Amino acid sequence: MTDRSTGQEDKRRLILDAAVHVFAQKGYHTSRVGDIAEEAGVAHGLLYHYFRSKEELLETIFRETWRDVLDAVRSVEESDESARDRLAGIAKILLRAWRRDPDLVRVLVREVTRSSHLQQRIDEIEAAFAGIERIIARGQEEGEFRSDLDPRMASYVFYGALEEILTGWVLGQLEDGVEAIARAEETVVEVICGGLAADRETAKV
Amino acid sequence: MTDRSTGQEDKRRLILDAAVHVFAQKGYHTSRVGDIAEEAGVAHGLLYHYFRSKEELLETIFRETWRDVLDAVRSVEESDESARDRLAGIAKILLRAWRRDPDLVRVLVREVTRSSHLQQRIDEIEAAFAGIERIIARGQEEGEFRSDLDPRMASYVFYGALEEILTGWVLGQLEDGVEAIARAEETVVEVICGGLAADRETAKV
Amino acid sequence: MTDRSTGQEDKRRLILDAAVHVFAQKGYHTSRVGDIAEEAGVAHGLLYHYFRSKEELLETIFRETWRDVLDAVRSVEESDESARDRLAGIAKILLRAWRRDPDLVRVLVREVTRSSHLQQRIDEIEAAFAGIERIIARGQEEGEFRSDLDPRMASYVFYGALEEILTGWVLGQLEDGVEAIARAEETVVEVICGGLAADRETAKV
Amino acid sequence: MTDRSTGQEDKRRLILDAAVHVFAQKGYHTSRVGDIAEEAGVAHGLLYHYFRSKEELLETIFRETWRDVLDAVRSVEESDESARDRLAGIAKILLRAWRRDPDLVRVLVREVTRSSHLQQRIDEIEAAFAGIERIIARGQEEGEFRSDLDPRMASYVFYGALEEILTGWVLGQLEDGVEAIARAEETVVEVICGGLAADRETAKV
DNA sequence: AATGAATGAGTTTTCATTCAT
DNA sequence: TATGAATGAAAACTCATTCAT
Repeated sequence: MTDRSTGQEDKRRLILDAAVHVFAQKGYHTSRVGDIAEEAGVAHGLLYHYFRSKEELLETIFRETWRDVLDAVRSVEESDESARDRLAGIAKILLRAWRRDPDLVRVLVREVTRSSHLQQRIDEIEAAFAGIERIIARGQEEGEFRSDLDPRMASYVFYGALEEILTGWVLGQLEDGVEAIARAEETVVEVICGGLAADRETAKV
Repeated sequence: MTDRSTGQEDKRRLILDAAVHVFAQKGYHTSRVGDIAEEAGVAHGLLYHYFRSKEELLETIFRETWRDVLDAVRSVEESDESARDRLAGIAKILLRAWRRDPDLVRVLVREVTRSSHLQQRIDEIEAAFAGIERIIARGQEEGEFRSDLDPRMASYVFYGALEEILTGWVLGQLEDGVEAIARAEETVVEVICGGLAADRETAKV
Repeated sequence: MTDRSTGQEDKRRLILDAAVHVFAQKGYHTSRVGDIAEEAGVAHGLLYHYFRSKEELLETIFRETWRDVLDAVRSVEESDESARDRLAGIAKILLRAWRRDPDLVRVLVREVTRSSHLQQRIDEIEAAFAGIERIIARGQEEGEFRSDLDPRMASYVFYGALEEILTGWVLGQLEDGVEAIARAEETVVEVICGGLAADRETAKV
Repeated sequence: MTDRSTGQEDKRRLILDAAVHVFAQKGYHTSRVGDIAEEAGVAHGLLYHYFRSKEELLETIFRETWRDVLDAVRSVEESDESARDRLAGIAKILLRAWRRDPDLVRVLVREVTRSSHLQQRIDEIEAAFAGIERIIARGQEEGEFRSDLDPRMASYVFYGALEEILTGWVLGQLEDGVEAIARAEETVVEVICGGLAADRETAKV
């Protein structure tokens, strides 16, 4: 994800970072535009110089973040790895974001459903899902994954597992820390890839 | 979940149903008390006769519904089945609720599970998670599930998979319908339970 | 015109009267909604209970007033008088409004053009114009007025004369007072009806 | 009126023309400084290099234009014509200006003549009225016009007739076009001068 | 129990104007 | 001259909640 920590960049970035911070603390609806401006150290009017509205601010955060996620997913997709390693790579990207930028993850997790009631979920999110689905489908074609399961449904299972763990961290319900993150990665990959593995197929019968 | 369809109930029920409907369409924050009253066909003042505030309305919906979910989870837990069948039972309960009352599921998924304003909510959700966790842990103890994975983490994987599929339906991005629901149940159970199965354990090494 | 002075009527009337007063002092754009509420002695929120917006307030003032004017024009139209007396009657109605309710005339005169840039001038105004035009046309048919002039254009000349005199009073440029009002009536009727009189027709050649 | 069409002029002229255009479309209060700058193709900051404020812009338009009107009225006043021809000359000037520069007339009629914020404006408009009044008074002295009517009041009748017709064109409610303009001139002159004519005087009695 | 008029705190947004570059 | 980023006062409007009836 884009580096959001320097604060030396332009005002637009400053405002965006402030918004992430404020939204993370109070939630989108409870945050006031003035809070964001104050956090950014600018007059609130300036905010409207860069963004059309408070809502566009949230949308921009979503879009920019998911663009980065999408890029990461794509580079994983293009790598020369097994399907399992590819999914592991994606799990790593998403779960480690929590360490890198908790506020951002907080906003993303708490407001996902918010952002999507106007937008049918942002295009970028859809594209990332499609990438996961492709990885699974290719794993099936190449015999690594069992092919009797719907790859689209499976991509929801995989992504849902990751998001729920992030949510657990955000809400403070799931143990946090470097070690826990590693364990989360392992669990997700073991469970999902284990369940998807080709030698499972017969087990079903 | 509680029957909400007879129309014979009192005004309180009427208001509660209207709230579910309105929250489902517009989200909690964007819904106005007046909308709910209009939907219920009563004056908005009456709402304050039965509920202390708009928030109490959401809380009530959550509590009444979640109690049903909890009951269902518990009855599954107490049943005399394999761990796999128990998880399948829970998946069935949650996914089929979608058909029965999409609005209610929408509100639960979009508003309640994510947002953290009320600590109490979190506690009750925790109880459901704990039930799932116990089922998994018992599966491990009884040798049905591999025991090298964290059951708590695994319960998040399982619940997250279900919730993401519900979200896909809520947002209209995942194919809907009776057959798709069956496929969803199968996929979740196959993947998660397959990945959790005891014979996976060695595969890891 | 509707009696606006009792203040014992409903709140809606109270707000409308306050709006006339405030708009008359400061002009529509310069008046704040809060001023109107304060003048009416109600919370500003109540204003939005009765009117959709500040603009609707102005529009209502226009519409209600012109409805009254229209009624007056119609009763003149139906009277059994000469065309000249009918026009004199209309002049009397409009010019004496200045004495009866200066604030209302002030608002009407100062904001006419304002009100009409969204609305193509309110329907009621158009109808009143049409009434004047019909009176002139009938005067032509019955031989009282020369028939070589466009009655529509003539109605604009007549109404414009009246409005300009009202404007002169509003802006304080034209001598005011009971006697001046009588003089104004006389001048308008003498000039316009004199110019429209049938024996003028030949004079033109 | 000043030529506003060459496009060779300086930025100041450009801004002034843009302001006339924008004020004509949206009205003074509803026009934003940014709109004017955009229409002129300059940064909005530049506007403050040439004018102290948005209001000064309107004032400048008014003053520059009205000076032309005043000059025209004066040259008519000094001409060696009958009073009737003089009034016809003034009607011609004002009504034909509409064809030459509708936007400018629109602004003059809609914004300037009515609203009273600037006392100075009123004074200058007064001068034009005074010119018309003098023409009428002289017509009375020289026996061309009946002398029993108040020349000041009559000047309002005359000017009001012209302004109302302009307004009718501005609002698109009165038929427009070269021929209609000629008809308007004729109607105004015939009616007003006919009504003012000396041989009317006895008719009154 | 039921209504809906009344309240007023709270918030987003607009936009004229300034000023560093 | 020219730009457009930056400011912040100002205002309309919303809506949860209260309460007289």
